[in-house]
Amino acid sequence: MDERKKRILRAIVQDYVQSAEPVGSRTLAKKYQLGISPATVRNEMSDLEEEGFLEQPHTSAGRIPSVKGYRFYVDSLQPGVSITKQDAQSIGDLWTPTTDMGDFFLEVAKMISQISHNVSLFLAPAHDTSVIRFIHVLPISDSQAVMVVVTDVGALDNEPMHFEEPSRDVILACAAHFSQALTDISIGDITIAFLTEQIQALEGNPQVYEVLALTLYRAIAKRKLFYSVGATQLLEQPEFQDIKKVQPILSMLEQSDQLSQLMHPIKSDAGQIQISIGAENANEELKDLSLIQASFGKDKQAVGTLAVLGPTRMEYGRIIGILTYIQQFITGLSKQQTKR
Amino acid sequence: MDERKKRILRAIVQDYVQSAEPVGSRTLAKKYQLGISPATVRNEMSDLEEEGFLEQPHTSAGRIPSVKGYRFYVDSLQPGVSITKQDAQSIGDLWTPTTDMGDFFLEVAKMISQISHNVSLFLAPAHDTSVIRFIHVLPISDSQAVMVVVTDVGALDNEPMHFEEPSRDVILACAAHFSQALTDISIGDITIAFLTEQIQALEGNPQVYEVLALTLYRAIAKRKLFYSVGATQLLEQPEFQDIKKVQPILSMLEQSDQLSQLMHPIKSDAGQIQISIGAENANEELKDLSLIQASFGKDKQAVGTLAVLGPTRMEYGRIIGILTYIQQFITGLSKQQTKR
DNA sequence: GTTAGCACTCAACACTAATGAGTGCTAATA
DNA sequence: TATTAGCACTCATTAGTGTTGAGTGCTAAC
Repeated sequence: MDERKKRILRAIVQDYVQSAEPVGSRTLAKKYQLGISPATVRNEMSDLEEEGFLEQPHTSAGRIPSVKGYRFYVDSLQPGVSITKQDAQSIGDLWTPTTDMGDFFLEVAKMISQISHNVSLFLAPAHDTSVIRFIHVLPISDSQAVMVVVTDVGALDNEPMHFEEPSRDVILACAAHFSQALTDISIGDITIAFLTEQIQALEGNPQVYEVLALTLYRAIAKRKLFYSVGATQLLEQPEFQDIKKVQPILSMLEQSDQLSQLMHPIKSDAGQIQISIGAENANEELKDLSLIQASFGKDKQAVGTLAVLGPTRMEYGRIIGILTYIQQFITGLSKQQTKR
Repeated sequence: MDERKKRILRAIVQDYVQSAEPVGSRTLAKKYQLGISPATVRNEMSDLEEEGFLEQPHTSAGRIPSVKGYRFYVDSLQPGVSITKQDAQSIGDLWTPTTDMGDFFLEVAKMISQISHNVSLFLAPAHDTSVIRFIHVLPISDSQAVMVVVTDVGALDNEPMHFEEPSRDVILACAAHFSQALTDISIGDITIAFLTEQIQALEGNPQVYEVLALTLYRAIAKRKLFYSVGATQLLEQPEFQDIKKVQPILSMLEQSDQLSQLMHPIKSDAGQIQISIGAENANEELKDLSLIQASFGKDKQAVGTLAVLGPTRMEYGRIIGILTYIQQFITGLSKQQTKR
C-alpha cells in the first residue's frame, strides 16, 4: 500500500472515530489538507474498499473503516502511542501510598470508562494456580465458626459455617487435620470429588469434615474475580442510541461469567496489550465492539487484567496510551518499593 | 367515592398496568362488563379526572392513572393479596437447607427481576449496631498478615495488611492488645479519630498499631451492603424505549450509594411492606418509578431489605404478594430451625 | 340518571416531494 | 499516465400533507 493510501486511510479512521459519521471524499480532501482533489480521493477510496479496508453503509454515503481497516490502522498507521498530560495526571491522582491495589484498579476503571464512554472490565488474576498455605478455623460461638483460607498470594474471603453437635475442641482438631491435608494443594485442583476422597482418609468426626469441605468449596466458588464498570457509558455512544442494539450488550455485562472468559485466555505477558476488533472476537454479541486488554504485574506477581470494551469506532491510541502508562506506573511502584 | 367509580378506577389501573396504553371508555365498558354504556363511563371518568385520580396524556386519548389513582388502588382497591402457585414454586425452588441467606436473596432478587421486568435491590442490614467480638490477625509471611474481624452477627471480609519491620511476635502481641481494646465496641462508633485515640493508649509498637487501625477501618468501609439486579430488565418496559429516559435511571443504579439511602430509612418492622409511588419518592430521578420494599428478619435478627423498582405502572399486587410470601417463608424457616 | 348521536381533537401512519451529501464514470487536462 | 472537473445518479433524511381511528365532550332524547 502506497503512502498516499495510508494517509487517506488514517484520515478516514481518525475522522470517523471522532464524528461517527461516514466520511466523504470532499470533507476528507479539505479537512486533512491532502493536497489532492476529492475526485482523486474517491478513486483511492474505491481501491481501499476493494481491498477490504473500507465499507460503505449504502451507495450514496461516505466510507467507514472495516474491521480490516481498523486492524491495519492499529498495527501500522497509529501515530506513536503517547498519553496526554491530563490523562496521566488523572491517573496519578488516584494513587496514594496507602491505596489498596484493588481499589486503585476500580478507580482507574471508573475513570477510563468516564473519559472514553466505554465499559471497563477488571479480572483479578486467576487464583487457580495459587496454592493453599493453610486453612484457619475461628470459632465464633459453640455452633458457629469462620473459615479463613490463606493462599500464597493472599487470602480468600471468610466463609461462615455452622456445626451441630461436637465440641469446640473436636472441631478445632479436625480443622487442623483438614488444613494439613490440604496444604500445598493448588486451588484449581480442588473439586468435590477430590475433597470427598481427602476427608475419608482423615481421622475424626466425618460430619465435621463434611462441613469443612463444603465450606472450603463455597469459599473457593465465591471469590469475586470479575467486575465491569460504566455500562451506562455506552448509552452515550451514537451507535447505541437504539435500545435494541444496546440491550443484548448490557445483558451480557450483567452476566459477568461470559465476559470474564473472554479475558481469561490472556497469559500475563506484562507489557503486552491485546486488541481484538469487532468480529475478531469469537463471541457473536461482540461483533460491533472492540476489546483492548492489558495485564499488570507487580513484584513479578500478577495483579490483574484491565480491559476496555467499546464500539469498534474507538479511540485506540488514547486507550492504549492510558493502559501502557498504567503498566509503567505499576512497574514503577514496584521498583520504588524494592529500593526503599 | 361510590362503588361504581371504584370499579371503574380499578379496571383502569388493571388494564393500564397490563397494556401500557391509555384506557378508553369503550374498551373499558366492553372488556370489564361494567353493564353501563361508554357514555356513562366517560362521565364517571371525567369526574375521576377532576378529583385527581386520572390523567389524560392529550385531549383525544384515553385516561391513565395518576399517582393519586395508583395510591388509592394500592390502599383500597386491591383484590386480596395472594401469590400464584407458580411464583411460590419458583421461590421455593431457590431454597435448599445449605443455601446461604445472602445467596438466597441474590437468587430471589434475580428471579423477581426476571419475571416482573423490574430492578431488584437488596440492602444488607446496617452492621452499624453490630458489635466487635474479637479481631484476629493471621500471619501469612514475615511482612504480611490477614485481619479477620468477627462481630456478633458474623464476620467482615478479610483484609490483608503489610508490615515493615517488627517480628511476628511483636505483631501478634500488639494484635492481641488491639483486639482486646476494641472488643464490644459497636461498628458504627468506629472512626479514624476514635481509633487514633485508642491506639495511643496501648503499649507496644505504634507503627504496628497504625497499620492495624487502618486495616480495620478499611475492612469496615469495605463490607458490601448493597446491590441491584436486573437493571437491563427495565429496557423491556414500553415506557423506557427511549434511551434518554432510561439513561439517568441506569446511571443512578450504577451509583449504588444514592439508592441505598432511599432504602435505609426503613425500620425493619418485618411484615410491613412499604410502597412509594412516583413523585412520592423524594428523589427527582424516581418520579416515574415506584419502589416496593420489604424487610426480612430471621430469629429476631434483620437479614436485609429487598426492594423492587419499576415504572409506576407496576403489578403492585403480584410484587406485594411475592414479598409477603418471602417474609412468611423466612419466618417459617426460622421457626423450623428453632424446633429442630 | 342513562344513553345515543354527533362534532371535534389529536397522535400515528403513510405518502410525497425536496434536499443534500455523496458516489461512479467520462472526458479533458497537466 | 495520473489527476481533476463535470455531471448524472443514488439514497438517507426531512418536512409537509392528507388520512385514519381511537377517544373525548356535549347535547338532546329516553
